[in-house]
Amino acid sequence: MPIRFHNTLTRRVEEFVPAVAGEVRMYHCGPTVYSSPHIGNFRSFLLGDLLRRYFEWKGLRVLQVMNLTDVGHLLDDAEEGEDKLEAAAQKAKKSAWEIAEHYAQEFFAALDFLGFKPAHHYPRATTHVPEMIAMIETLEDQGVAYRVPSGNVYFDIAKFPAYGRLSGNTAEELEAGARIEVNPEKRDPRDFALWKIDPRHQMQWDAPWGRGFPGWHIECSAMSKKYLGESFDLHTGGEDNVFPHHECEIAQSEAANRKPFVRCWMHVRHLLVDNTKMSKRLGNVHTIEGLKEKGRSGDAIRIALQKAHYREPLNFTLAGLDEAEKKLARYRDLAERLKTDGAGGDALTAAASAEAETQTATAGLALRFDQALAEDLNVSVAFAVLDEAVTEANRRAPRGADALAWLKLLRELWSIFGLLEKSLESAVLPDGSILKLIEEREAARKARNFARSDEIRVLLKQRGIELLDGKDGVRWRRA
RNA sequence: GGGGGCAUAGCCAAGCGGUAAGGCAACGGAUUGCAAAUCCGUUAUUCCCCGGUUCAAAUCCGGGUGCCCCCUCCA
Repeated sequence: MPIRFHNTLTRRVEEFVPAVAGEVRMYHCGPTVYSSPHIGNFRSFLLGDLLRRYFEWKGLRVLQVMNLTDVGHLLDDAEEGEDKLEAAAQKAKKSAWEIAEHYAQEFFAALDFLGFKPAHHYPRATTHVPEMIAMIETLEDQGVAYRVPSGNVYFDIAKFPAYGRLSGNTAEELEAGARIEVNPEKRDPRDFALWKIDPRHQMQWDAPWGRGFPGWHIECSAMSKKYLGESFDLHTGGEDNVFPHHECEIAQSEAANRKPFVRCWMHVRHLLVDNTKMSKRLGNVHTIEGLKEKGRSGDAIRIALQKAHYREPLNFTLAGLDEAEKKLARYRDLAERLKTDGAGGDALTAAASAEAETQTATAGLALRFDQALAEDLNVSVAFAVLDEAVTEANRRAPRGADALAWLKLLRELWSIFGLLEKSLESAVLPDGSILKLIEEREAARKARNFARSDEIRVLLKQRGIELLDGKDGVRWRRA
């Protein structure tokens, strides 16, 4: 079935057709590493992870790149304003380099905690300055960049008529806004910096225009070209990136390469927390590390951040996270039951010998799940199908090969959302003393000695083991 | 000030012209030594408000109201 995505470029949902059949090349705007990554960042990054998992499930080969912005950038093109990375460095009495490295590590730790499939490349701006310089030189050769006496180099908007196509920010509209600082260096207020000279900066590189540092936008143009080529299929980021960042990337890349840049642009709506915008002032900025310390699971965070469509508002709350934990417990219980009832067989092979009715039912659910995601990633419907599959598997209480067939389906669907990947594998058996207590309790129950039986239940609960009595004997799980 | 988006049950959230998915919570029932899990059922005459188009509107159009995003190197 065709996959359809909303393309910011056309403002429509349209069929997604990769340049090379069976292969997807995509680039995600990653974090600026000057502070702890928060859940808002990860709503955006999770779109990339979902795309990756969905494409691979569909049998497409994926090449995935996410950049790390670790170069400081001035807040505006005038001489005022603070550089966030350098400001953070000053505050922490560390160098900008140390700050960037510190937060880069925190970012990778968060990716790991949330169970991201690692992208194939995580290029950093600081290690790709030569590529950026080369691209700026090309832009100069093409006559679309100009240098001013201060040494700064700007992109010449007048030479790229398509500027504004992505964001809809035409010259007239920007002027109407009247919020553009007049920078006398520039030929047009919309011109943006490619290379900047500012001796106050800690991070400096030698370049044909003098020792300085690159403009913000050029890094993504240079790095995507290096790892994905001059044209590629998908580019994602937060909605705030549409303008000016992505608008400028298109201008640079297409002007330098003389080729169409990206086929499809996807932008993620900003996350709300407690129904309002996240801000340090309100104290509602949740970092992944902070949630981890509070004992929240990566899987629950994944559900909370992926349960609404990426272009719709999504409200994050701690109560929502509780709800997600319950959903996970339900999933996990079912998986354990299916594993037990599948009698330890190999799900992948045994599922094939399940009854015809099971095959039909599971295939039907998988198809509906696929159809939901194929229509611009309708995750709400996908989750509805998944929950229906869970109810169905509970209701049927399948055995043997049928149990394994259901388990196989559920694992597939869970894995698209990146759920239950680690926890299902790492179910460690309780130690001997616990097993002995469980046996003793079984004996007591047979003898209808419920006093002792309940005593053992409490005892084990204190050791973190919860017992579940069922028709076919006792099961346990970590409480 | 200019541009864009969203408003659906107590909460989260699909549907986008044909008569309101799913989840959480709540309540009733089945099962159960206890506990948990699980299953079944009930819960929006109605989709922010006011007009309009249509045989038919939560869905389209106009006007309000509220919130969000961009125009500030914040995902």
